[in-house]
Amino acid sequence: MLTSSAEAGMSVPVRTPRWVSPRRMFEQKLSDLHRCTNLSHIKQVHAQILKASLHGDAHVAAKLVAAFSLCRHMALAVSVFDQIPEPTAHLYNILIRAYAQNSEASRAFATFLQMQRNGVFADNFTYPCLLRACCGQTSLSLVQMIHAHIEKFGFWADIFVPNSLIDTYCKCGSLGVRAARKLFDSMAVRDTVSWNTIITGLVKAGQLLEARQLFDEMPERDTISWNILLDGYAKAGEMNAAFELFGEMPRRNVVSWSTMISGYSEAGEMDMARVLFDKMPAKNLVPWTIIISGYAKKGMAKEASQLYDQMEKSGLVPDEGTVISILAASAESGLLRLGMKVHAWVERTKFKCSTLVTNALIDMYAKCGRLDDALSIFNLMTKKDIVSWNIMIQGLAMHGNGEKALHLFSRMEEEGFEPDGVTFIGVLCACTHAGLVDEGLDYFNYMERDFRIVPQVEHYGCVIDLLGRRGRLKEAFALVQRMPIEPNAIIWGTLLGACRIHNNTDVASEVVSHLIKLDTSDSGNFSLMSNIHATTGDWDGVANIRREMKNTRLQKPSGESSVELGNEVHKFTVFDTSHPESDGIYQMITTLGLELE
DNA sequence: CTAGGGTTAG
Repeated sequence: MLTSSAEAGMSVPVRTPRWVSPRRMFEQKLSDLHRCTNLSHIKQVHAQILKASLHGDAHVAAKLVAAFSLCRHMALAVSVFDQIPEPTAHLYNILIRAYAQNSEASRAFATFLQMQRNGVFADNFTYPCLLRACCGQTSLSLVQMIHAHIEKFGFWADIFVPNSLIDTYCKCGSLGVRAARKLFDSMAVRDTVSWNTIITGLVKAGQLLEARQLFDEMPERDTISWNILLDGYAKAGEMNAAFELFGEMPRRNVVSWSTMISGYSEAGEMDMARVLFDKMPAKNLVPWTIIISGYAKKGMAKEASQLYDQMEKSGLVPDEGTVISILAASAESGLLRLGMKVHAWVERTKFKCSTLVTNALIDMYAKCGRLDDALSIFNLMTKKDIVSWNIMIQGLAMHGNGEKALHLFSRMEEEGFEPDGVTFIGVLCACTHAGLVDEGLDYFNYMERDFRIVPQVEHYGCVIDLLGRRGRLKEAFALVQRMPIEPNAIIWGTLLGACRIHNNTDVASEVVSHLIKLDTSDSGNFSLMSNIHATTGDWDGVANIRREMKNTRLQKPSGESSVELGNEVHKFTVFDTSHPESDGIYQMITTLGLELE
């Protein structure tokens, strides 16, 4: 796994010498150690280092710390670090970066402080390492503190320092992006990366116009610059602008093509996505993944499945990203067959041990209604994480097994897993399905009191649904009014749905007045209201709503159900008579209904 | 330090 630098660098092939001095061989091993991901090999080299009494050497220690960190073995990394009585700035930097990479931000900062206490001066490498640790959280004040530090000691000469500062600022919300722009404007020297980094920040913050302005001002654009803006337009659904930019690009690479295909797929324009896919010169796994997932999300099982086979035939081997993406897409539209095909392949590879892949499999089976399969994979899984539990709880809850879901929740606690905000969405959903209103309210209170999870708007939505479905509309309405977060259209819509079930026009009209204030474009709410008026015989009300829908040019798309038969997904709506054998189908439904009675 | 696909969420 470790290749010598001689092999890699020489243009003339060298015959392997008959004898290499052990010292020379050892040096070669050390020089590549920080890139090694094989833990047992590192341990072996570590033993050799101890034998050669090199464990006090700061340079050797730095290599080892980096290697152990790459294998996520921080305890070993720290034990090596602690062997060095007076660590150099370089060694401190390596340890800070190691903590940052293993998402232990507070330890990274503790190491930085320790470095200062020991009188070791930070250098230009220290700050990019430290800034990497900030990425997990979006603490603007922390980044400002580091900024002040850099200002004080002046490390601007190394362009890496301001560039990482811009990048980290951009990850701290909209205020951070403003700070990043200010810093960028004040820079005397900028390179392409500086420009690309600030433009990325603006694009991610949705400031497309400002991003475009800077892009136009850029002295030299590389392919990355073009791709950043292209992605901005694609993610915003502005495919016409993206297409125009794509046409103007002096050079395009796999990323440019993939970005376009992804944009068209997201926009539901699979034909356009396919045209570009067929046209693109050299494809790697990413465009294949995008196009297959795109078809799968749209329920186009035949196309997705055919392309999946073609991808394998072309000699490409799916990676973790491909597998997860296709499974998620299959879950979304219930493509059990495609999901099972991917599963069969996973079983033959190392991915069957991957937590991420297994989670995606469980979710796929659960969403396709195969709860038994989901459960058996879940129960056999050795490396469960919080997401595994959340998926399984949610899966059971959504399919009407509220009690089972709650039982799983208590098992989760017994096995020592700390629930998070998503867990409680599943739990509250389970209570709704099991009709356990008061238990649901208990869980809702308990999540903040015992787990310090502050309820988000989604949690309020669940509780309002819980109360509303049971007809406790007054309580639900009161909760909306006293919730600390601004109720959004989903909250009001949930409440309106409950009014519809219980034909409560009084609360409903109150809700509608709030909905209109929010100026939502969700046509579903209007048709809900019109249904309420219709059932209470208020035909004037119905007419008013219909008129309002017409005025705002809202059309309610009817809800579709789908069923997978053979290799096709069949979609149908309520009172659908489009099928050639529609009469026979309805006859059968009636017969089945009678049988059930 | 910068670009494309990636598990849970009414």
